[in-house]
Amino acid sequence: MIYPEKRPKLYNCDTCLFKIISCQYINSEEFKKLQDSSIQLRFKKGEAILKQGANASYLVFLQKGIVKFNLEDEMGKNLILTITKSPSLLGSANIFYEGINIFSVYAVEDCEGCLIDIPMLKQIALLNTDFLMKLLELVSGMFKTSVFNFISLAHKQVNGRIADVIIYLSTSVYQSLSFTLSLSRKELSEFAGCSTENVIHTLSRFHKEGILSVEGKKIEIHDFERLQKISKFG
Amino acid sequence: MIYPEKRPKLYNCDTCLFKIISCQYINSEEFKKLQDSSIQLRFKKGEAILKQGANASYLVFLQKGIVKFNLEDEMGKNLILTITKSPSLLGSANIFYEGINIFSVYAVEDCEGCLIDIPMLKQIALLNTDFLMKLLELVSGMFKTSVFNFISLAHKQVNGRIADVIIYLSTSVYQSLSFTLSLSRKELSEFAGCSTENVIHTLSRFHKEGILSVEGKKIEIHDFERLQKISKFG
DNA sequence: CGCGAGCTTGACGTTGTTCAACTAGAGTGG
DNA sequence: CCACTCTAGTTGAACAACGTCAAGCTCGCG
Repeated sequence: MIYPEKRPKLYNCDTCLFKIISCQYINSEEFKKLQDSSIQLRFKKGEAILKQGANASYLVFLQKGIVKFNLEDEMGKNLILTITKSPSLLGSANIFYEGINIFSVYAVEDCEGCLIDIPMLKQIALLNTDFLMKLLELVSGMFKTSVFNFISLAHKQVNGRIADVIIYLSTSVYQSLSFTLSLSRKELSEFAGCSTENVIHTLSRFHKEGILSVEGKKIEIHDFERLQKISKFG
Repeated sequence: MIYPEKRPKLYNCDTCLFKIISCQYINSEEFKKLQDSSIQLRFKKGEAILKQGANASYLVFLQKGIVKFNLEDEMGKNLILTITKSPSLLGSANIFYEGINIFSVYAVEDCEGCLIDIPMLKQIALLNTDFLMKLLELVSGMFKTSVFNFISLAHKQVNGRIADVIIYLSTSVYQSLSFTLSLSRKELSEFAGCSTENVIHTLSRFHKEGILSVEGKKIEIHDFERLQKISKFG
C-alpha cells in the first residue's frame, strides 16, 4: 500500500468524549464498529459541515470549534437557528428521519470533527435501547431550544432579541462576560431576525447606555441583569 | 359492581386508525395492552388537552376535531405553533423527552380523542423497532414543520404571514377553498405573530382586492395563486 | 497605493402596534 | 320584552419601530 496513513488521526479516539459517553451504553466492540465507519476531518471557517437538502448519511461529533445551524429559504435569505460550540453532536435531528438534512451546519471558526455513519449508528442504537434514548433526548432537546427561539422571534422586538442573542452567546457559547465574536454583524442579524444595521444600532445603543462595550468583534458585558430585563420586557 | 359501564366507549377500538397503523408494526396482543391502558375522552371547545409544564404521562390520539398547539411565554402572551385536525397523534415530541410538556394543546372545536399511556407505549415501542421508527418520524416531522413556520416569522411581513396562515388552513386543515373558521381573530393573530387589528386590516385588504371574501367566520378563497405569490414575496 | 468587504452612522419612508371609538350579537336579569 | 353588559369584531388615526438607502469609514490584502 502506497499511503498506509492516508488519513492521520487528528486525535486519539480513546480519549474522545463521544466514546466515553457512548460506552456508558454500548460495549467497546460495538463502539469499535462505529469508530471504524467514521472519518476525522478539519473544517475551515465558513465551510459547510452539513448541507441542507443533501442526503443525511452521517452525523458529526464536533471536537473543536463553533458552528451555526443555518436555514436557507426559497428567496435565498438565511436564518440562523442556533449557534453551538464543541463538544456537541451535530445533526441528530436527522438520525431518525428518512431523507434529507433539514438545515445546514457551517463552521464559524476553524473546526475539527468526526463524521459518524448514520446507518451504523442506527443499527447499534436499535440493539441498545438506553443508548437510543440518549440520542432521542438530543433530538427533543434541539426541538425544545428551537421552540424558545420561536417565542423570541414572535413576540419580542429587536432590543429584546439582540439581548437574547448576546445572553445566549455569553452563557452558552463563549461562557464568559467578555468574548471575541467569531460571527459577523450580518450573521448576528440572521440570528436575531433583523437587519444588519439594526444590530449595529442596537449594540451601539447598549454601548452608550453602559450595558456593554463593543469594540469591533470584542464584546464585554457590564450589566448582565439589565440585559436580562431587556430580554424579558423588550 | 355498581357502574359496570362507567366509561362507555365513544367508538370502537377495532376500527380505530391508530390501531390499524399500529398493527402494521406490533401484534394484536401488544395493541391490547395499549388499548387497556388508554382512556377515551371528549373535549369541549377551549378545553386543554395537554398542558404546557405538566407531566408528560400520556399522548392523545385525536379522533375528531381541530386543535391548536400553544406556547405560553413568561409575559402571558400566546403563540400558536400549529393547528392540526384529526386524525392525528398529539404530543409525540414528548414521548422520548423525560419530564414536562413543552407546549399546550387546546381544542378549538369540540374534540374526541384517546389518551395513550406513555410508559406503556414506550415499553412496547422498544420491543418493536419498526414501530419505534414510525413514532420517531412523527417527532422529526413536527420539528420540520415548526422550522418552516420559523422562516415565515423571521423573514416575511404580515401580508405574507397571513397568506401563509390562510393557505395552511385551506390546504391542511379544512381542505377546501371555502371554509368556516373555528378560530377567533385573536387566535389567527397568535398564529401569524402579529396584532389582531393587523389580521383584520389585512383580511379586509385581501377582500377588497378580490383575493378572497370574508364574512364573519366564513372565508372563501377566490385567487389561490395570488395568495401564493403574496406568501412568497410578502 | 488602491480596492473591496465589512462596519458604522444618520435620514427617511414604510410597516405594524397601540389606542380610542364604534358596531353587532349573545347572555342576563328585572 | 326591553334595557344592560360583555365579548368579538371592525375602523381609522397617531405614533413608534424597523428596514432601506446613501454615504463615509476602517482594515486587510493584492
